[in-house]
Amino acid sequence: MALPYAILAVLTQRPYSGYDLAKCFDSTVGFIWSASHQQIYRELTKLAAQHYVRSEPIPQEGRPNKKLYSITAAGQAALQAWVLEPSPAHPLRDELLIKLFSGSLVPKDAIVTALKQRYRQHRISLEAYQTRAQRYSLNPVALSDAEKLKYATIRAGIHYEMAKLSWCEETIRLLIG
Amino acid sequence: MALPYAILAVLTQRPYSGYDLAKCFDSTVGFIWSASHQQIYRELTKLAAQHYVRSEPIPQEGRPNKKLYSITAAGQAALQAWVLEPSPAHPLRDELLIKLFSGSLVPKDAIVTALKQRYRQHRISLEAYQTRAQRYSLNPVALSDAEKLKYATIRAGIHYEMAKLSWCEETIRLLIG
DNA sequence: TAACCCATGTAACCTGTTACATGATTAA
DNA sequence: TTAATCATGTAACAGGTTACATGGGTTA
Repeated sequence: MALPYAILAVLTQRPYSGYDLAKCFDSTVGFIWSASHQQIYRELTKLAAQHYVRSEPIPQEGRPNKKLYSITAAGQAALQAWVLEPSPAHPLRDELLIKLFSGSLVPKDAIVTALKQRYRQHRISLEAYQTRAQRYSLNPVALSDAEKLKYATIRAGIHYEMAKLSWCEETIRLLIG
Repeated sequence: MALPYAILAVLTQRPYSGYDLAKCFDSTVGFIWSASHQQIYRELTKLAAQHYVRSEPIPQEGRPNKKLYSITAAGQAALQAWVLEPSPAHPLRDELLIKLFSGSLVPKDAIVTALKQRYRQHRISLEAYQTRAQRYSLNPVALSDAEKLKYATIRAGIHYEMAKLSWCEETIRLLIG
């Protein structure tokens, strides 16, 4: 239920074509809610049917035409109403936990190796979030409200990755210690 | 891709009917990977078609018959092989973050209220994990390997909920401070 | 009498992933 | 010449959610 609103959120900033949306998604909300270009085209079609977005054909020379999508007043109202709805917390869902649950079936080393590999993945993700946070983190209190909100989304990623990292460390120690 | 293996993991302990699986799922792997009874029946049918589980009809008086499912040797082998596969880290996905991203559309109070509500939800989840952890946490180092693995899955939940809680606190402070 | 438990399922729908398709332009 | 980029999409499938269906037994 969140993807259409993520798209509307991006279109609030300025109009985009589906192609551009798919590309810039990573640099805007994509690190919160990633989506493939197929999903984005599908959602844009649905959003247009609901009159939440409107598309304008942009003819181009030498390359395929664009469809430039912009958010409508109805779309903005829908987005605003959605933002005001409560969002239930998603439970932790991680395949690795089921693997630990059945971990007695395999050598302990294999589990420890999996945890170490996971640790490395989370370090990489953490660094990506930290890079993103740099432009806000010098003096967070001085930020505008809008910037504080954006910064908070990045901080969520940092908290999340750090929690995963410390869990990996702790579990490796518990198993080999 | 994880649900069938979660089911196999539970069936490793003892045979279950679909109904009992659906019920006991919460008390075993359900807190890691919850599933509705419809999903479980569907997966059991698929697992039986793959010969990973076998069902035995149990006639009952006065109430509907059961189908008792047990894991086969092939099922056990498949589970074991799956446990050895690497599991990619799932990125953080949380609707609330998209709402923060578009938070400038609504009064700041609404966002703070949403964060406080979220905080309460995570406190409740944390307490559930902590209750579950009690039987392991007195002296974790003395646990058997199998128990350590189960304990680690609960610790993952505790780390996760605590990260969410401290993010909520921090963000509320950032916004109102 | 109404609601819930036991025990099984079907059907429809939404979201996400993967693969495939087209056809021109540009850079290595 | 090969690959990548621009720009759009279709098709098929897997996984999860919600609603509906049946029908006897138990509890309030």
